[in-house]
Formats: sequence, structure tokens, C-alpha cells
Amino acid sequence: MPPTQSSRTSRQRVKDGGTSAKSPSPRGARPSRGTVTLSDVAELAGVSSMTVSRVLNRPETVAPETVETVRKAIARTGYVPNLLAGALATTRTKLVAAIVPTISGSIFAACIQSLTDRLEVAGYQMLLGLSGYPAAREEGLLNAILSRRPDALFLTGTTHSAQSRRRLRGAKIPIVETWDLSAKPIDMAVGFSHQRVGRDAAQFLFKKGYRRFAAIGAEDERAKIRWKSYLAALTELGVDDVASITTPAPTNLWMGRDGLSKLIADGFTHGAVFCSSDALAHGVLVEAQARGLSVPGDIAVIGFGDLDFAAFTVPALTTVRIDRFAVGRLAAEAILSRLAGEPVAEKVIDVGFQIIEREST
Amino acid sequence: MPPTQSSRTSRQRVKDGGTSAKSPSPRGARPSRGTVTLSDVAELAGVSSMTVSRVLNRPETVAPETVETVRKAIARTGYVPNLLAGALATTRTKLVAAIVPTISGSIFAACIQSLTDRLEVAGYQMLLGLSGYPAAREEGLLNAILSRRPDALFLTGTTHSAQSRRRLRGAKIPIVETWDLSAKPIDMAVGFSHQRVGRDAAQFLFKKGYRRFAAIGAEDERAKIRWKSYLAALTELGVDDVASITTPAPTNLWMGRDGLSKLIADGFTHGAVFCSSDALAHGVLVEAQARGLSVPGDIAVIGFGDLDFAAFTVPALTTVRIDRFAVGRLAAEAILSRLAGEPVAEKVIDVGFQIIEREST
DNA sequence: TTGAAAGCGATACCAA
DNA sequence: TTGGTATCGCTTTCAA
Repeated sequence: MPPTQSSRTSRQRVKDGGTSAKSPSPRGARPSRGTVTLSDVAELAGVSSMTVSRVLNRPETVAPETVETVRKAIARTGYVPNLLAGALATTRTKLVAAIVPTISGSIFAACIQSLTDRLEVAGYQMLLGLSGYPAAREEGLLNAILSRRPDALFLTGTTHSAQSRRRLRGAKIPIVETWDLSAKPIDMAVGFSHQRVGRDAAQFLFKKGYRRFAAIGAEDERAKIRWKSYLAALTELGVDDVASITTPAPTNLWMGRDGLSKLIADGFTHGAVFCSSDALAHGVLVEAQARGLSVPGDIAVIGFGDLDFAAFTVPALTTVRIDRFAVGRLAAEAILSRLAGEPVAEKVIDVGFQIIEREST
Repeated sequence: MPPTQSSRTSRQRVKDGGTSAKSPSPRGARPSRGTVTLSDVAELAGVSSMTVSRVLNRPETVAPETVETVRKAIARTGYVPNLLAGALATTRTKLVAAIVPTISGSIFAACIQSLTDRLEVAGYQMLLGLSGYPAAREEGLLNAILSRRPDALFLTGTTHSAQSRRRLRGAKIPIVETWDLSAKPIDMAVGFSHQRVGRDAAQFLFKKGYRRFAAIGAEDERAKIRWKSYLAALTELGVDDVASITTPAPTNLWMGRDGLSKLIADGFTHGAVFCSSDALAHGVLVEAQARGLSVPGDIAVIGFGDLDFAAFTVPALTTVRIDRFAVGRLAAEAILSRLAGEPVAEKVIDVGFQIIEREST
């Protein structure tokens, strides 16, 4: 085992020219618990702590043999830098914080994955905050996160309290709002238009020849925008009697089954159903199957999200695909170029979406 | 807008008894960029910075009216504490770091979700590290993470390099290794036995009456333990000619399809197939269907993981369910009680698993 | 109940 | 190329 603790007591070189407290200070913070510090390394190497710092950060400014000596001392002591101290001195934490509602649903997980991957190669770490679904905790979470002085922020959605927006502006760091493009961004935005998703879905179905329509929509902030826009687009197309059902968020398959049951009870036995999520759409398919309805013959279904399972298992499900990895990747690029001082090409990046049609099988 | 920057220049109360640098220091670190600090608040409130600190941390030790005054000053300045400085002084960061291979597959996402949820109410934040699949980056990542001095660590798996293990021990913080129970933990462990999964699966299938067996296994560290243990258990049961195929990790549906194709080419046309992941198992089912084989009549399939999609969409798939949320939750509990100084009841917690049988449809 | 001084462990700047 | 010194913003300890 490398001499960590012991190197503090039994010192070969009694240099003692520094500020290192020899006598136990009568007051002040308690001595650090046996952690190896820069000056421990410096002492062992017989140089000043500044030199060690330089070896770590800009070795090219230090004489090669000094570097060698210091490197050995670092290895021998098992020194682990304290980025807290470094960050305090430089006001740069090399930390990027991300706030997402949840990570377990795999919708945001992909974003976080590509974001983290990209940031990591640039030497940044990820501070993850989960705000819960109705973004209930965002306020407090934001405070806790800003307390750690991240160099940049990745947010989900564009609806924040006035208080939050003020704090965010005050932080004066690069901020990317994702997953939505509707509002004016605080700083930068990467996402797509939920409004256009709804509209395009309506037009897509209309062009396919459907004339009877229904919708099952979650009461989630963004989901609402989608299905309301769908309804609005249908109205513009001259379709007025759209049966529509709302469900709480987050959605699941059972809500979709229930939804179709209700629609059928209301007399909707054939036509196209827009669902604000794939989970709902999936439920509709299952219910249709259970009732012996053909898809898309009797009932056509369009979902949203293109979740993994949908791609493989629900060949009859048409859905709207968002490249979730692209969201994270583009957000990372935006953050990094900002952090590098480069001007960002576009403050608002639309990743767009695709309507993936699956009818065969 | 609250007077942040301006409050630094136009001061009403020229108390000036503190250490606040009035004259621009000729050297030393550059002045912080217009951030509101504790002493700014103190100045505005007409108290010392210690008093402000107390109001923030232990308000009960401060006179009620002082608290009031200080609180107002905090609100007016929009003060955001700097936890970097606080942590440096206390050597407690209120940060828990987690290292998982990937977050986008939803296997670890659930763990992280429940871990974060539980830690958050205790006032801890999550530092997330993604090590990639062959844990290639673990070494460097670990260093970067330890540099931030987390109060505790959540790790995936129990295989770490000697270097890593040394560093981990040296960190002297609570460490939970998850997802595996086979090795002796560095500190604590929450998981299940992959060995037993393989064995139990074999016995389960044997008891169901199957006598012809095959396996499709990924070359992932833990997956290997599962299917090797499956093979070993079969040998013990007197089954020798098990057709087995390996695939690289991470697995996907197509590998499962390929796998079954190869097995069939090798003459395996009926019996039970053990797959080291649900993705593989799912692929086997699809391929079986494509070839007109009945499941589980001709081919029975058992997977591993109980992924979300499997629960809903693959009724013929029998699988091994791990309560992933429990892993995160129990890890959080272990960490928190350790952090609170309480002794941990058990250093090794087995969350177990269930074999979920789905044959009907 | 409040305040002053001395760190925590690093980096920036200037001087040698 | 190297070292000394003064911070970064906060908390701890002791004294008032």
C-alpha cells in the first residue's frame, strides 16, 4: 500500500518553507481526513505545489525531468485531485447538469445517453436531476443543482416558473431546452414542434383517405399540444365530429384499451385513431384485436414516440419517430461550442420527426 | 430585477469591518464574476457572513428577527449558495455518484430512477457516469468521479481492475456494488446470483418435461455466468448434447433470429431454448413464428430481464424477472444509513428473481 | 446570539 | 522554469 497517511508524519525532507500548518492550529476548520493533497505530493517530490498543479494541467510548461519526478510522486501517493477546490478557484466545474422528468421510461434515457457520451469525451461529467412528471420538483431541484455551479444546463421542456426562469437567466451559463420548440428559449433549444406533429398526423391520415377520426390524448403538457393541434388541423380539413378522449399521464397500454372501448361505446366503430403516445396506441391495437376488429382495415392507429417495442412488435402501428439520440447529441454540441467560446450557429435547432408507416404483416 | 451587481458598488452601510477586499487586489485569483456571495447578503442584512451561514444551515441558533432580516436579504439578492465552497470546507458534497454501463437500454434506468428518487428526498444529488459496455472507460471515469469527492458510490457489477479497487478502497466512502452477488463486495452489495438464474432456469425447463435443450448467450460478463450455469445444471441433470450459440453484447432481436436459424440449421427443431436476454428470446420467438413453428409447442423460450415490452407484447415468452427498482431502492437505503452513521444490517442483499411463465395468449 | 480568524485544496498572477 | 502569495466562498472553532 502506498504511504498515504504515514507520509504526513514521517517526512524525509523537512523543507518546511511553505504555509503547511505544522503545529495543530488552535482554531479553524478541522484538519482534512488523511486525504492526499497537492502539497503532500509536492513535498514528496521536493517541489512546490504550484509545480505539481502545472504537471497536472499544463505539463508542457514544466521541465521534463521535473514532470517525471512529480508523476512518480503522484503515483506513489495515489493522489486524487480535488475538483471541488479546483472548481472553486477557477469557477469552472466541468459539470453539465441535466433535468429530465424521469429516466426509467426510456424516452429521455436515450437523450441522456447521447448527451453524456458526447460530453464525456470533452471531459465533462453529468449531474442528473429527475424532476418527476408534473415537474413538481423542478423549482427546488434547480436550486440544488445551481448550487453546484454546473458549467451548462440541459432542460426538458420550456415551461418553467417565473422564479425558475429568473434563476436560470441569473446563472449566466449555456442552457439548452429540449424536446419542444414552441416557446422562445431562455438560451438555446433543441427539439421539434409538437404542434406540427399533430397537424401532420391529421393531414397524413386524411390523405390516406380516412374520413372518420378519433383521438385519445394524455393530459400531459406536450401531449396536449399534439392532440389539440391534430383536432385543429382536422377542423381545418372540414372534419368536425371527432370523438376525443383524454387520459391522465403517464400513459400505459391499459388506458389505450379503455380508450378504444369508450370510443366504441360512443359509436366509433371504424376510422382513424390518433393517440398521443405509443403506449396508448398499443393499447388500442390490443383492444381492437380482442374485439375482432381489423387493423388498419376497421381501425387505423397512429401513435407517437416510436418506442423500441413498437418497432419490433407492433407492425400495424404507424407512429411518429423522434430521433432521441440526436436531441442529446445536438444539445451536447451546442453546449460544447458555447463553452468553447465559439458562437453557436443556430439558437434553435429543429430535429424534426418522421411518420413511420407500418401497415403490412 | 434585484440589485445584484449594483449592490456591490453602491453600499448604504459602510460597515467595512470585514475582510472584504475593497481595493482591487494586485494579484491572486481574479475577482468572481458578479456572483452574489454570502458576504454580499451579510452586508445587505447588516450582519456577519457567519450569521447568514447559520440562517441557511441551522436557523434555530439565530434570533428570529435576525433570521427574518437575513431571509429578506437572501431573497432580494437572489443568492444561490455555492456548494463547491461548502463542500470544500466540510468535506461532504451531498453527492452520490453512480456508474452504469448504459442508461438507454432501460435495464439500469430503473435502478437509477429509484436510487435518485430515494436519495433526493434525503438531499443528495446524483452524479451519473456511463462506462460503456465492456466497462472500457471505468478506470478513467472512476478517477474523474472520485475527483468530485462524492459521499457515496453506486457501481454496476463486481469486476473492477486492481487499480480501481485500490482507488475505491482509498476513497473511504460507502460503496454499493449492484447487479451481481458472486464476488466478495468491496463494501456492500445489492443484487442477485446470476449463477442461480441459469441453474433455476434449467431446472424449471426440465421439470416442465423438456428433454432437448439449446442456449443462445451473449458474451457479456454476467450473461456468460447465466448461460454457463444453465449448461452446467443441465449436465448435472444428465443432459449432455446442448446446442449452444454465442453472440456479442449488447444483444438485439436480430441476433435472436439469427441464433435460432443457426440452431435449426444444426438440427435443433424442437425443445427449449435458453436466451441470456429478453431481446434474444424475443428474436427467437419472431423467427419461430416466421418459420411456422409453434411456441411453446415446438420451441419453448425462456429469456432474461422481463423488459417492459415483453410483459405486454410477448405472451409466449417466459422470462426471469429482477425487480430493478428494488435494486436502486435498497442500494439507496444502504447508502443512506451508512451516511447517517447507522450500522448496515446486511452487507450483502439478495433481491432474488422470479421466473415469470407466460404460455397462454 | 453573534463575530473574527483560520482553514478546506486548489489556481492565477507576478516575481525571481 | 519555478515559487510565493492571495484569493475562490464557505464552515469550524473559539471568544465575546
